[in-house]
Amino acid sequence: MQKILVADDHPIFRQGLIRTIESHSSFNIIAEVNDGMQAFNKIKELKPDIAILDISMPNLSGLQIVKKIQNLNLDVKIIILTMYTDEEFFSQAIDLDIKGYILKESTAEDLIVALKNVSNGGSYISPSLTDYVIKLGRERRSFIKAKPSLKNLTPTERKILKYLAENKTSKQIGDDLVISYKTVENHRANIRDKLNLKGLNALLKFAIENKSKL
Amino acid sequence: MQKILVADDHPIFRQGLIRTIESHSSFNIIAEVNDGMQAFNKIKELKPDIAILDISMPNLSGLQIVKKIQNLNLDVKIIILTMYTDEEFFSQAIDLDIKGYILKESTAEDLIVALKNVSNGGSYISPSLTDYVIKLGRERRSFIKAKPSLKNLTPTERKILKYLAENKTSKQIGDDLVISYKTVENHRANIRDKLNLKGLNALLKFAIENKSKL
DNA sequence: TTTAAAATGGGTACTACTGTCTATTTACCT
DNA sequence: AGGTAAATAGACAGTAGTACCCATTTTAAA
Repeated sequence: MQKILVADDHPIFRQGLIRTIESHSSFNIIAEVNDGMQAFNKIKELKPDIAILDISMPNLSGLQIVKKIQNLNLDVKIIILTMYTDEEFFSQAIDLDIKGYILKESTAEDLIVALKNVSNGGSYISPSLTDYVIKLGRERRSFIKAKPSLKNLTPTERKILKYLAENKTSKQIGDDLVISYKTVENHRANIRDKLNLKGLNALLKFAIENKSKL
Repeated sequence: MQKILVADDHPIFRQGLIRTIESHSSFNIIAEVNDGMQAFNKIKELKPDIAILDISMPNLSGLQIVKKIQNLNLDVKIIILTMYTDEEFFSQAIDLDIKGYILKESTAEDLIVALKNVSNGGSYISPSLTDYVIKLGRERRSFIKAKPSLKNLTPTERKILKYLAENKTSKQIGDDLVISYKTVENHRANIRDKLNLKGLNALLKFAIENKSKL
């Protein structure tokens, strides 16, 4: 009988998780929470065998929880749940040595398979993500340097990106931050270098598409 | 005893809906489907009192289903379910005279309230959307002309927008469509006019942010 | 404390988009 | 048959971002 904790800030979806999991007698839900901080506290307190964590939650994201858990050396198997097929999050999660990564579009059966695999010491990744798995493996094997990623950016560069996502001009950003527009354009150039973005407006496109992560 | 049909292509979320609804004895789920076409067929066949429809589903979107149902004059009350607080969809749904519009972030209680209101001939809209409600009311009252909307665009203009969302230049688009880059820029200007977009890259920003609707 | 990274400011040439015009050819509706 | 909307093509001036360079100062790390 595996003890399960479920953390997701969407109440109805959480009901779906519970209904799906409780229909199998080998799993017992010992806690359900709707925010990251609660999730972390309950995991410390109740020590579930498996924690199912949504990535985007108030207060503490699923991935941040994983980091904190691992710092404490708690023996909890983690299954990450997410809405979108986002390579960046996936790659970060894999680095954190999570046991499962499943999409919210998954079927009830997929979820149960994931739980069974993980409770038996295995792992499970949603089939739609296999492309990323293969890609990651290839990149690591061939010692390709860290793929361009947001985490290589400096704080100032992130700040600039946020402004860019609002389609502000370099001049406007410079005025807002009380620095020269030239400095802003230098930051833009550095960001483009780091993210390997070439050509007109590629940076703006990136900023808009990734603003939720900034 | 109200007969309910549930249509959502996310199996686990659907389980959540079912669990929530079935915990109240006044509602009976007579069908659950995971795609738009099935939803439409089942509604015709089973004539539920209330249909809960996800907006984004394969084959037929929630809003398209509503249109088809109304063409057949079927007496089914519609509750629209959606992931995001998207003014465009919301406004379209209101125009279609749906009875409820609730967000997937809603609590189980909200869903039940919505179902009760609608089954009693009332309506329900998620509290987070009240801003839109007020805005819509104001716009309609003051006879402001149709708000800038995607549906005012011609087919060619939509096609151009799709290319723009990929950050292609006017020249590249012209080459792809075998027309002059000048024509493309004219289309851009017309789109900007229709959507009331001013200033550099405002159009690109719009295209990227709305590409899922094109 | 020396070194490296980050932030600051600048120069120049080039390219793409914007705003504001005009104009012609299709295609569809009444 | 005549009118309207759409698609096509262009001129021209102005603005902003990109792709190269460069240098100085501030801050954090070794």
